[in-house]
Amino acid sequence: MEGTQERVLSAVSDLTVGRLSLYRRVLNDLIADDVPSVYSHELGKMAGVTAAQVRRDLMVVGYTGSSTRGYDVPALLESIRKFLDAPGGQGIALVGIGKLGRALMSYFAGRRPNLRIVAAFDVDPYKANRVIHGCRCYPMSEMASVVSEKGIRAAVLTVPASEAQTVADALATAGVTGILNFAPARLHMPRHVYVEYIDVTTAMETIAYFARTRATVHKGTAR
Amino acid sequence: MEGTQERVLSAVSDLTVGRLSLYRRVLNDLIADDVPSVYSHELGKMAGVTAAQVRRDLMVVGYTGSSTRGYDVPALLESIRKFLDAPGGQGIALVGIGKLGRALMSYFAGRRPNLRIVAAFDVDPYKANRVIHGCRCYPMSEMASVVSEKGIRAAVLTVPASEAQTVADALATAGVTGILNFAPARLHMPRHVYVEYIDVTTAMETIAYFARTRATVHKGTAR
DNA sequence: TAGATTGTTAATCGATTAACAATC
DNA sequence: TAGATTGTTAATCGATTAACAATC
Repeated sequence: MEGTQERVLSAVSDLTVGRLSLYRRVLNDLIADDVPSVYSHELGKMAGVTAAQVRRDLMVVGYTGSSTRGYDVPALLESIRKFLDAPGGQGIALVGIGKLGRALMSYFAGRRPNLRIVAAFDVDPYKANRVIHGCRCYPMSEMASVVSEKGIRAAVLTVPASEAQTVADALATAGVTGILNFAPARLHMPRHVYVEYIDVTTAMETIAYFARTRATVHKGTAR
Repeated sequence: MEGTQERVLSAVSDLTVGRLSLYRRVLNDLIADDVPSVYSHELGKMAGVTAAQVRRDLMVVGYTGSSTRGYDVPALLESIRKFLDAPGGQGIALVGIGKLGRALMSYFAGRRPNLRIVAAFDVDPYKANRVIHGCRCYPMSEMASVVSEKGIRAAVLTVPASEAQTVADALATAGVTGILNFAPARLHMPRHVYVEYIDVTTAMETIAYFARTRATVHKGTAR
């Protein structure tokens, strides 16, 4: 359940976009093993998705498979890349340089350009004007100018819940249209801003709940 | 899309459990402000959910509101607590003491007992036998015995994707029935093990995609 | 060809929302 | 009482899956 989403206006569902991202990683593993082509049911098995779902999702990227050989791995990867990635690469901002923020900066350091965190912000002026994991840090006061200069469209929020709405409003004003919110707070945003939530506390409580109830109620009854 | 879920066998949906966790935090804010009661539409507004959804979700915890005063905040909180939390508190294991793992240990240190990370594991023996943020670390070889001794039912996976399946299998064998998987890999688990996924890379790619397409396609057309 | 897979539509499934009698 | 809200059912909505003609 983690990761609840806002309603999508576009014709392409957020779920499809997410699965395309997943397929891409599976396909990258295949290409590393020199696998030339895959069938929808093979790709589906690796991604934990039905074959019909895979075929449906792949239709949106406009790549057509063959009924004899399935999907050509390198060509499909290129189609997904064209569909998902911004042409010149897309920088992402991170707001809130706490422990989680730093962990994310470390994780995404040196990744491909469309997922690079290119600027980080924090209210604490002591954290500004430093470089963490190759990423320049700025005080909150420079957010509007930096976001605008670097053409940043997407941002990750790792601030306390109490700050989330204020920061999100400032980001939207600065031109950000996609937000990944780790703060445990719902954001009220204009319709054109896409918001995705990752709520770790909720996810933890959910697995704890089902771990407990499944273990007692469904012990041995799974079919 | 972040956070894809396994099919749930239980009558209570994972989405409902997740929202109950969210309502609880909203209600805690209300109780801090000495608000005695709320209506479903008020709670819904704060949680980003419709009033009908709130009423439906609250039915499952067995607490009945009043048509004149709505829901009594302390009593409802107690009902949710009874429903969500394990009676004696529930320890959670964490596997993979990397940057993300450490950030999570820090975040959940000193929380209430049902969300406490009580044991951490890593393949690196150098990381074992230490205490990080109040949590004892063990080598992977002791996982089965520690999980069994502490009665751990739920676990968080912050290992590399290549290790995820092996570790998950070991956890399931040790008695874990709920897993929160941060590794970008689908897990094939027996039916009685509940798995929830948080895939940060997929979430980032999704917000990047919609940030780009919304900004161009829907500029000013949102209604 | 025969056989398996693709693209795509129709049927299914499950969750959300609307609606309303009962309640205070 | 009149009016608003609750608990709960029926209608809606959207995503997934099943099915199958077309294809190689």
